[in-house]
Amino acid sequence: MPERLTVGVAARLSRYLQVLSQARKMGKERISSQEISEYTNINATQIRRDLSAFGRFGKRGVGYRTDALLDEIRQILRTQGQHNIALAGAGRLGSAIASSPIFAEHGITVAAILEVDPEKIGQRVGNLTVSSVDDVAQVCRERNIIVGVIAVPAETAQDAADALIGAGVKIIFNYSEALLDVPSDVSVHTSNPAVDLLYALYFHLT
Amino acid sequence: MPERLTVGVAARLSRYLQVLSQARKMGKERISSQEISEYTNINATQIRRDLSAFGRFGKRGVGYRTDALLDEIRQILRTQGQHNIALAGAGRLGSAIASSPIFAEHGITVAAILEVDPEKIGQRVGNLTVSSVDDVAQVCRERNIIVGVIAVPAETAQDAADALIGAGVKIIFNYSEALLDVPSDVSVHTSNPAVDLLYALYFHLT
DNA sequence: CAGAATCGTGACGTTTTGTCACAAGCCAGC
DNA sequence: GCTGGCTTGTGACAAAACGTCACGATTCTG
Repeated sequence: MPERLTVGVAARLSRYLQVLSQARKMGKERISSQEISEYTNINATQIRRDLSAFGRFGKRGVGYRTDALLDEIRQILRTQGQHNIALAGAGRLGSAIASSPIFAEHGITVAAILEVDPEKIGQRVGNLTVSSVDDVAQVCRERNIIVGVIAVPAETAQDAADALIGAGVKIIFNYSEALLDVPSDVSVHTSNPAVDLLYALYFHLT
Repeated sequence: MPERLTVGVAARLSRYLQVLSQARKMGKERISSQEISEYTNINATQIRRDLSAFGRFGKRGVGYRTDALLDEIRQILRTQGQHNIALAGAGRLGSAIASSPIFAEHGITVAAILEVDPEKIGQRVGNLTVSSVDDVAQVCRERNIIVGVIAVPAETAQDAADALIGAGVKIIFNYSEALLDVPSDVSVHTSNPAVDLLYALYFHLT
């Protein structure tokens, strides 16, 4: 059992996690490495090797129990508990994120929504009330929140990032087009669907 | 110059594309491999090596011209032109995608929005009118659309996928939690922010 | 013109991944 | 209970990708 996962292994395990949670939702109780391979485009032997590095989770001739494997991978990634995050932006994207079941399914709860527009503060989104910057900072500290999601336009993204960082956030998921300047102890994960699309397109065209 | 990019190289080039487009937006005219490295966490030597495999784009002692490098990478990825895509789902997430400038900035246009809810058909989202399944199929064929984005709840995701595939779509970006069954000539790219978050969390906690 | 910065690139070791092969174990059907 | 078909777990090895150091060449600044 490795001491610390390499980037590649952790990335693949996340991918398994994703497929397994989808598979469980579809009612699949068992799944084989071959099936996971088809959904992830990761070599089946590699999948078995990745998993067997942490224990014997499968049954020969049968495959893996979806539920059990999900738990095992969560344990390996040490992300079993409940996680609270803060969300900046109560616009269309922000509301979509706040009301999506996708986070709850993985034990992630949006615990605070931050917005600068005074008209939006106080409104309800999902089962949360939109807060001002000050309130968010308090909630983050109280509940020890270290993950923030930025779903505001590029113009105000840096402000949102600064506010979150001021509240103690160390990991930022940036859904804006802005390039964020952050202290070195904060990591930024920017997601850009358009670029992902161009990437996929390249492989389709060649 | 390689005949065909490997997955790793193409993935890194997309990452550069993302950072460069952000940097250009921030008014940065020039950027060094070191700076790109800080934003992407990819080794600076590797970045220079990746780029120099296709030409000498930089100036020694200076760095790269943001604009020029953007164009070069677009050319390498063969994604310079205009691309039309179809979108399934006119809810919160769908509207957010349709109105986001992020696609337009990379030459991607949402050319049709598909929705099953009869109440939503005919409504305007951004500068598009929500269409029924039949109309989308026609638009896709006319404009040769091969990319579809699914932004509907998990329950109707498979239906949306079937509709898009019926209209000729070959690449699907799935923002639902459903596991999609598709013919082998269609590729599915599922995005799951929650899993990405757990992945990032692992590296923060260790 | 000196000095600092940065690219382009060779060289080399390390790590990661892909692939084949196959024994061991499990289940279904008969 | 036995046979045949799956599927896992794992060894072995080749191939590919990556990280790193080094360093000449080039460009800008002052």
